Amino acid sequence: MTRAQANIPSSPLGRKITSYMSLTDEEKSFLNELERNVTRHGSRSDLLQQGERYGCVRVMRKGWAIRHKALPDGRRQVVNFVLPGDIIGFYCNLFETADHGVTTLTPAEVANFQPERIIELFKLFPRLAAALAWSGAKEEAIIAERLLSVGRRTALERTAHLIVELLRRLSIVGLVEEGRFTLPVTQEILADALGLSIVHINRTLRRLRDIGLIDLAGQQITVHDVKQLASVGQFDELYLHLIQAPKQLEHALDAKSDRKRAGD
Amino acid sequence: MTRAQANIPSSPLGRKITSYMSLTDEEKSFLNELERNVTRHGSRSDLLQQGERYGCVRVMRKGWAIRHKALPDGRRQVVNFVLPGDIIGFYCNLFETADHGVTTLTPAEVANFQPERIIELFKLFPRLAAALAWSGAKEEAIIAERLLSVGRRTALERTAHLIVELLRRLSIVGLVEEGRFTLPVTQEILADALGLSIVHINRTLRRLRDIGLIDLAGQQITVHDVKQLASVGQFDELYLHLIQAPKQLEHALDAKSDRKRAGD
DNA sequence: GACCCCTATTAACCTATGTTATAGATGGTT
DNA sequence: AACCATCTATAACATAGGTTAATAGGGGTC
Repeated sequence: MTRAQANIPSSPLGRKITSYMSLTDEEKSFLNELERNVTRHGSRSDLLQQGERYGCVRVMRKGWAIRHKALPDGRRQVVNFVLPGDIIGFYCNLFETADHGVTTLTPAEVANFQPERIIELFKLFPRLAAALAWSGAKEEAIIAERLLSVGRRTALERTAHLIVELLRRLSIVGLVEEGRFTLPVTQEILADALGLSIVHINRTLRRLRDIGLIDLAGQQITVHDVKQLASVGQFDELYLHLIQAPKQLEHALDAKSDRKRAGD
Repeated sequence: MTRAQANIPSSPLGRKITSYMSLTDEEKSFLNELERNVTRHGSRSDLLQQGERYGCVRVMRKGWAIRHKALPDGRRQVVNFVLPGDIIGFYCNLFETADHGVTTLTPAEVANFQPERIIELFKLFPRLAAALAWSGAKEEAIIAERLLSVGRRTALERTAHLIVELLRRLSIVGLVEEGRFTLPVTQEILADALGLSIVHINRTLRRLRDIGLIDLAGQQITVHDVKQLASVGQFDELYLHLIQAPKQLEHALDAKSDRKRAGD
């Protein structure tokens, strides 16, 4: 069971979609071709700057990045973390200019394709389009949950929540081992993600360590008791379902899209 | 110029899309048919409860609603305001259960259709699908901007920002007259939208009144100087472009989707 | 017209978090 | 090994915004 099946596509995007929906060979090869053009970037490099024209649609193959928005005076909010396998602002590419920036946190490998391909994809592969729409909805759900965090959770709660969120998302792509994962993130970035000051994030992390919920060693973070951490962060199981792959999407697509509507 | 042209669809959704993209007759009649099933709801009624199974895809024809998320202990965050013409969580319907609730703030008229129709739409009308995708991206942009507000703007700034946002969005659907519009919202709801306490929202509104930026009379709010209010809220012009309808989407769709790709 | 519920308003007080400042780690570079 | 830039850590102090509580208005309804 550890080995990939023969037919699994090589693209991270394809692999991700395959985890909740079976793809035809045509769909797979379209996706593989989409991701053919791969670029490499150093740590802390801007893939997109706020106010810039959008270029390509990008898929993160390796590494981390952040999507962030800034105010004129420099205050900054990290909107979301881009993890391996994530699409970077899929639908945003329909916009003229970017309302946010994207910056790598680690050396990164990124697949690029032209936005026109999206429309092509919509015409040729409706099931893929729906799958990607689902993916986009998931991202919106994550952002909304972060809004709830920043608006209504205490510093301790929201920090705990974010750690659990990252743990879950990284688990799906196999980057967590025994509750331990790499967190290539400075405290400043955590602060900007959680709407806190850097000093207070430091205090809060210390408290989580003192309670014994987490261990930090360099960029390695270990979560000792996910259940308890999730409970501190009031991590919602519903929202968790969203992050993980729902089998029913496949059913919906297979059952509903391929049947000719009888009533009309 | 005040009269609608003959060919404009009667559905709010169709009218909204028409504002940035021309539709074929087939597309229009599909949209009109989508919105045939209209239901009416009282003020303060739940269209969707957090944790519930999704039912229909809904389009707001008349009235206001909020999308909100709650913590187990009752703390609540308003994620977004649903205004006339808005789709209520379009892509969310691909999920199994709702991670948020939707509640009307006024008597409302809502069009309902089955989520299967989305997939049908993806297959039959790729241009509509892309237009709706764009609409979804816009919503994500609004939520991300609110995250920036709640995370990094002061109470005064975020309140000013929200008022300008609502003003802009309502302008598009013709619900603002000389800087005045109806704000069918209690201070508790404003507080929940902005991550503030009800007392502090009250203080902040008072300050905005004292400065002379707004007038409140019952549910009528008047913005005297939008420019200045926008500047207090550090309202971003980029983000504004997103909210308003970009002509380039039409060009992208017309030019790119209808041309046979020569190279392949 | 008295009663109620809901919402707005304000004052007084409190606390979670921000700010400023300093020192110590860490890691890359010459 | 000395240097520099970043990052973490902590203390001391400041404040934006939260909490509690009390009052007042406004619109139903019996």
